[in-house]
Amino acid sequence: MTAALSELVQSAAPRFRTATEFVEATLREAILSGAIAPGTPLRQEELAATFKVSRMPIREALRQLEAQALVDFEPHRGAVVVQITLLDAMDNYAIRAALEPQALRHSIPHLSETDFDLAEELLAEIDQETDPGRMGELNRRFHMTLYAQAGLPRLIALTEQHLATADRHLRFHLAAVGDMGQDEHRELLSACRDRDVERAVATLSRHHNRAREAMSAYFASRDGGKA
Amino acid sequence: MTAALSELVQSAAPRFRTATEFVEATLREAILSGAIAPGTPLRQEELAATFKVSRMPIREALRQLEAQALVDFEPHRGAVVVQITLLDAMDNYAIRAALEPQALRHSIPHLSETDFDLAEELLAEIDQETDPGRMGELNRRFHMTLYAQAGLPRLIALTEQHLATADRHLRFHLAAVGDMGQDEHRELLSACRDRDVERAVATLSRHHNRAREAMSAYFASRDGGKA
DNA sequence: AATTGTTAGATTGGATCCAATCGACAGGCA
DNA sequence: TGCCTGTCGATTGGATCCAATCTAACAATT
Repeated sequence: MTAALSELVQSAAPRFRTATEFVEATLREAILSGAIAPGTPLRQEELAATFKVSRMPIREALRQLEAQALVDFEPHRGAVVVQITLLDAMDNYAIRAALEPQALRHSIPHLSETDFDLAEELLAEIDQETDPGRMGELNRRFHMTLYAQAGLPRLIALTEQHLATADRHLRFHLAAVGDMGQDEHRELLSACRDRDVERAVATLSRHHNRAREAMSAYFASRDGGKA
Repeated sequence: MTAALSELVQSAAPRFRTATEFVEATLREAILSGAIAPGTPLRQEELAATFKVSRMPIREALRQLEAQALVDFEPHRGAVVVQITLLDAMDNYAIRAALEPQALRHSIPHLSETDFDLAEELLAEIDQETDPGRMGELNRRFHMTLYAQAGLPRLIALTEQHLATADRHLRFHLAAVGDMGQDEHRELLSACRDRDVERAVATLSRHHNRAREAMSAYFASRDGGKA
């Protein structure tokens, strides 16, 4: 873990106002990207060393991550990167299936040609991309582009947070997810261009359901295979 | 603020494992209940004195509240209790309108007679209650009773969090909200008893829309009256 | 052999201390 | 008069220090 984290620390050091912000953002990125595996205990002293700060900003950052459900805190036993269970995945899908259509409904009327062009471009990039991690990020940006004009900052932030968590789940359990659902992506974008809210929401729901069932099937086969 | 907060501090002191937990829970309760008004700056030294701890647990708690969007943090200027604007209220309604039906859908199949009886009892208590703060809490417990069997802990926690925030908005802007929508509450409960998911969700939506429009109209009249 | 009590080390929770930054106010200058 | 600038008090950000608690290994007893 230290190795992968160190790179992140170096690259993103000097664009934060406080050490706590720096640690929080970098650590979150590391957890979401999988650079730190689920279940890893986060030793404060160790983190302080790799970030080259004292334990205090580490502790504040860990508290924020706890509130975002990215780490578990146990008194006197420290923080651990949250595990990924089937329940977590289903929980996350239920939340996204609620939030994303809502964001989309509010956003569609305010989407501009610029937004559509950006989304189009992201789809093209996804087609060419092979690295799964990078594909996940492009996928996230495509979706968020369509939600971004909702004009409700908290709704958007929550949506982005849970989309990122979904990415993390995928990365760990379906590392070689070949199909991002590009057909559905294109139909979704087309519906948005037509300002057809109902068709867009329906397409998004199909998108979610397909992904959820794939994840569910994966867990079933895995647990069925070993238990 | 200190006066109202001091009572909370006294009453709820010794049932927490760490000081940070104690501060976080108490402070959140104080913000949500309105004991600390929106816009109030939260001086760390002052809070440390009223809680009789050092500044460190205060800071950790404030970070958690920041992640829950209950306080704003500005580097070197400290934490402030978030304001309540029309945008915040609409944002919150959009989130609840997304999350609560989802929670209800998952919960209805698993609700038991005990749950229905509890909900019924809460409705009766609401009828007799006159204190607006207490009414808000009963309302919250009624709704959460119906969502509680969803079996998705994160979805439930998010829902509760935003329901509590909605309560806070109401308390500040519609202090004398006489009508909690008991008719809709009863219809909602009835639909749940019948396991009629679609009717329950439709009723809940009406409930949300009515409340959202009341809040919206309030802001319109207030800002129209003064601006 | 298994279970329980004990003790040492590691690690966290909390307190205290110092440095950096912000805001207000006073005084100089055009 | 109005604006800029520099200093000072207040307050936060971060570091270091101490106390409380947990874990694990080992010893003693049954």
